Amino acid sequence: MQVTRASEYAMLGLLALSRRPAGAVEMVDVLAHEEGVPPSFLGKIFQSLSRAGIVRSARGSGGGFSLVRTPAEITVLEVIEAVEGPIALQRCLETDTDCTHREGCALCGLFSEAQDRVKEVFGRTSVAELTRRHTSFVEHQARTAQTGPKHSRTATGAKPKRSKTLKLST
Amino acid sequence: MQVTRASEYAMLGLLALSRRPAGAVEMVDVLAHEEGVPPSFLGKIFQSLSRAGIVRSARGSGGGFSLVRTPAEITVLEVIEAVEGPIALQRCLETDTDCTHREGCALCGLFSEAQDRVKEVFGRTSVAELTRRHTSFVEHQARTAQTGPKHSRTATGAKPKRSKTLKLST
DNA sequence: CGGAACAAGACCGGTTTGGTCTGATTCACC
DNA sequence: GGTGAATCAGACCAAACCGGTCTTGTTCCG
Repeated sequence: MQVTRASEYAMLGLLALSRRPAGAVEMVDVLAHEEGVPPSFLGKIFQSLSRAGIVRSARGSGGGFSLVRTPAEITVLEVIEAVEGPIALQRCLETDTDCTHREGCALCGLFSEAQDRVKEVFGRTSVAELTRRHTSFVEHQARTAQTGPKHSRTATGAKPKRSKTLKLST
Repeated sequence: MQVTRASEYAMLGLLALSRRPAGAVEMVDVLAHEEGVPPSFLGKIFQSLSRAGIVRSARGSGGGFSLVRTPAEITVLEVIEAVEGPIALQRCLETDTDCTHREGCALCGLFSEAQDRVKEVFGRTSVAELTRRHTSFVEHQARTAQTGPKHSRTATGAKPKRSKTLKLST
């Protein structure tokens, strides 16, 4: 009952890409650093997005990823489904009807309703819409740093998170 | 992004229990067979429900499980949370704020909305409500068998399912 | 043409899921 | 009351999935 981290990272990566001029190519390491997610992992995730036709990849030096469509034309639902496969709250609700209970089962109906709700929410929200009210990870960090560490929780909370990503020495 | 099988089985078990007179004690094997779920597994699941105060357990011969409240007073949401723990579509939304993105993150808001939707659906549905439109597993089987195998899909589909539960010889 | 830069995807450890099996506990019956 | 069958309780286990890294193979630049 969780949206996987992969989907979350995918969204963050797309958000970072959306901040650039339309069709701009950016390499995955930069995007990853901008949103504070593991670079290699984001790379793998973007492969799925590439296969789904949401982004285009360019190899070789000077390469990277770019948006195929405009942010307004990309829906959160399709990003999640590109990464995790079709949303199915239950086996009953997957493509082939592999349900033990069939017609008489009240649960399938209920789960179906809940599933429709979540799909509705994700389906009507576009990446563009999120961009409007999203502050990138680094931006947020810089802002809280210069505003002065009023809430020590926020300031101290940010540091250990980054270290996890940056892989401390060894 | 799935409701676990444990929650599904829990609901089915409660549905079976609801079919009996209020407060009746029934043993887990009977309930399990009635809905076609693995008996031992259902036993384990009902322990959680017991700890959550949804059912009461009685040990020893003549023992079993019984409902503490009426089916109308038990909500699907609370059953799921008893089995899986609090519903949280994302880490951000768990009790302690372990979110990498904090205030500036647009995703948290979106996920929160989706989560509220699904909680609303599960929260307003009671076990009693489901009982009304639910046919038990064995009932359904008997019905499709005597009505005649018109849709061969349904008829043939049902058989292999049961064998899985009944554990064929060996 | 050599090599740096990059995506692609094989790989891997840890956690969760789904489930079984033994054993502790209770009650019925003698 | 003692004995034993019946029943829950919880330890245990295999397989799948999640989150992430590392090597490998392409591609492009100089």
